[in-house]
Amino acid sequence: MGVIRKTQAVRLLLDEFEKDSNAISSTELIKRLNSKINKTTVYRLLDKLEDDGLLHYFIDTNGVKWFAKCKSCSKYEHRDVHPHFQCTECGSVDCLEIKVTIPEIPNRKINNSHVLFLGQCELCLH
Amino acid sequence: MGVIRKTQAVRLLLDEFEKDSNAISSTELIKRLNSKINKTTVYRLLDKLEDDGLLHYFIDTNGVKWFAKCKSCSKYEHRDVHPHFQCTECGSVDCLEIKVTIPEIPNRKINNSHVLFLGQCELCLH
DNA sequence: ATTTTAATGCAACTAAGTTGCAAATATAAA
DNA sequence: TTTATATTTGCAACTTAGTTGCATTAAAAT
Repeated sequence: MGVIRKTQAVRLLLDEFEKDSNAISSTELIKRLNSKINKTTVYRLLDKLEDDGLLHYFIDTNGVKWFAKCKSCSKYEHRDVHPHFQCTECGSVDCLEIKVTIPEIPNRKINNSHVLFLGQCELCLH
Repeated sequence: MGVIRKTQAVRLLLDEFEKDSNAISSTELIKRLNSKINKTTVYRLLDKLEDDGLLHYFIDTNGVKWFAKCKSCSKYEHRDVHPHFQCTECGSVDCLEIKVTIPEIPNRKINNSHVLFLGQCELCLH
C-alpha cells in the first residue's frame, strides 16, 4: 500500500491504541469512534495500518477481529508471530511476549502461525 | 445439549465428514447441502455436534469457521487442543497430530489453545 | 496559490449467521 | 400399531460485520 497521510482519522485511531495497551476489536473501535470517524474509514485504516506494519491483528474464537500495536514489526518483516491471550470471562485480549516454536512437518512449508491461548486473566482470576 | 436424534439431516451432515477427511468450512457445507438441508439447520446441527463432542471447529485468519471430526474427544473432555494447518494457496485446512505445549504464564490460567499454522500444503508445494 | 493524489463519508449492498414460529418427524408410551 | 410428546426442521424475516462505488474533502507536492 501507499504512503500514510497524517490525517485526523489516523491520529484518532492511533490514539486509541496509545490509551489502551491491550488489543482492541474492530467493532469496539467503531463504537468508540462512532461520532468522529465513519466505519468504512475505520475498516480501511485498520487494513492499511496493518499492511504498513503499525498494527497487527488476529481473530478470536468468535470470529471477532482484534488489533494491537506492533512492537517489532516493519513494513518488510511483518509477521504476527507472537501468541495472544484471551480471557474467557471478560473477553479482553493481549499480546504475549513469548516465542512460538514452529514445527517441521514433512512435505509442507509453514511460514506463519496464529496462536491463541484461552483462560482467565489476572483480574478475573482473583 | 440433549440427545441427538438420528435424523436424515444428521446423517447427511456426518456423511460429508466421512467423505472428506479434511476440515470443511460452514459455508462450504451449506453450499454442498443446499438442496437437502436448510442453512439454519446446518448451523444448528454443527453447533450441537460440536457441543456433543463429535465435531470440533476453529476459525481461520479470514474469520471462516472450519469443522472437522473429533478423533479423541468425548462429551466430557472436549478440547480442541491439536493445531490446524491452512494452505495459503488453496485454502484447504487439516488437523495436525501434534501436541501443543501450553506455556505457564504468571497470574493467568490457560485452559485451552487455538493454534493455526499457515503455509503450503503437500499439493501446492510441488 | 494551484494542482495532484490520497483519504473520507455516505448510502446501498453483500454475506454469515440468528430468531421466532408453525409444520414435520423421531421417539416413547399406550 | 396407533397415539402422544418432544425434538427437529424449514421458512421468512432479521441482525451484524464488513465492502463497494462514487462524489466530496483534505493533504501534500508543485
